[in-house]
Amino acid sequence: MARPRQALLTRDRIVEAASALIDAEGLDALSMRRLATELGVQGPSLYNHFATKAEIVDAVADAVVSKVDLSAFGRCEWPYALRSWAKSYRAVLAEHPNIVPVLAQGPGRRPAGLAMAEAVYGALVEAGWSYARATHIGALMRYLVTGSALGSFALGFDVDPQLYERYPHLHHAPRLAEHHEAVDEGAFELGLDLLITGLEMESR
Amino acid sequence: MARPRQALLTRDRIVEAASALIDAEGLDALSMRRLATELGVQGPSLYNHFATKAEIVDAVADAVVSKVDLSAFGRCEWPYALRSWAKSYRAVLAEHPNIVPVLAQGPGRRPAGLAMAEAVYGALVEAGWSYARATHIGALMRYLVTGSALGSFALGFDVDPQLYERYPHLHHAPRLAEHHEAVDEGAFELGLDLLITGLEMESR
DNA sequence: TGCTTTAAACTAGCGGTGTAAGTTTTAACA
DNA sequence: TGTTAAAACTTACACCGCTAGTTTAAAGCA
Repeated sequence: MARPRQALLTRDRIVEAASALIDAEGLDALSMRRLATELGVQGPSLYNHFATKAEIVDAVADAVVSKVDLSAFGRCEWPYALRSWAKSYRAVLAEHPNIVPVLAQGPGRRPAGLAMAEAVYGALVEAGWSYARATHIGALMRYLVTGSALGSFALGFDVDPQLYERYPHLHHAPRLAEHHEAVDEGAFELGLDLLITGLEMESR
Repeated sequence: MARPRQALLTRDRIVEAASALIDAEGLDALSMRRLATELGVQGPSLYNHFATKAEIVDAVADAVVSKVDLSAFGRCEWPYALRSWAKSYRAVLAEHPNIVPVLAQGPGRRPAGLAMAEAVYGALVEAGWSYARATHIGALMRYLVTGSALGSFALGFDVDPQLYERYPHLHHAPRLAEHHEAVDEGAFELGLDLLITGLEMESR
């Protein structure tokens, strides 16, 4: 096949297929040939639309971040806005856990990531926090959100029970895996409360 | 060459070389052939000592974690112990940032990782925290430590200045890269203060 | 001591990876 | 209508993790 009458690929179609593949089978399952097959095309054809595989992964990551709700920042007091943004961020990541390792590395040059950083940082600065403090708070929130979505705390423990015989306090670690979503949710909520309450006290 | 009079490889030598390679050039630079070359040997010879590449990476990760100082847990009150452990943990990761993505996925079945989880969790439970609360606190601390060491908040921003023209509050983001260590350190310290102070208030 | 087994290196090779180069046909434009 | 650019293709390179089988020396045992 040479050039078809109707283009088989678009950047959007590629990103959509890559996103679905990552969601379904993980980051490692994404290869150029596999993705191309999924789109009914040969591997190298993808390079007519993206320069590298990393660009595709970045586009997937940005599409995910663009779903985060930033609307609270213009509308509410900073403690509530921060809380509601963080919850939306976490909810979005929970729907696409396999892309989280990419997001955890920072915004890079992805537009949605930069727009989000801009919104958070701007809201904090306008609320009266110093540049340095605003930077630290933004970073801290990112640690909390990506950490609680990254691979999952509980799933990070192996499920083999006899592994824990030598660790008396970890004897029910295997059962963590059954409730891993609740564990991460609980840790996230606890962290959010502690951080925002503490910051509110500091700001008065 | 067949079997040499003196073995060329040992698990320790392999782990040491792999660790150095990861530290110097990153996780992606670690390949079996490259690592073997570094050790003056052919690629597949490594499989006489480790079953898979993942086992080597795991061993490197565990060697790093084993440097974390857990001694405060038996010796001090929980708030001080938690703080001093977290600082040691972060300091160790800061020396080996390229392995952090592996650690961020949890302890798996690595002995040093499990021993650390046991120490933290055990200290919290013995200090009177409920099982659930201890789990959440442990998870939170991991988010904070690995988040502040993972890729680095500031390095996550690209250094091209014109990229930030459209984001008025981020106009000095490129300069963050210059101070990324200070940014992450500051965010980490802020988070540690807020979390431990908040938990202390809750426990009275 | 001599025989057997095992350990630790080797070479060859499989199927997979990202991506570069060059080809062909179509669509879009001057 | 002729030229150019786009979007598919095929081929191929260098590398990847890993397996299989071979060779030789070391270690264990009669």
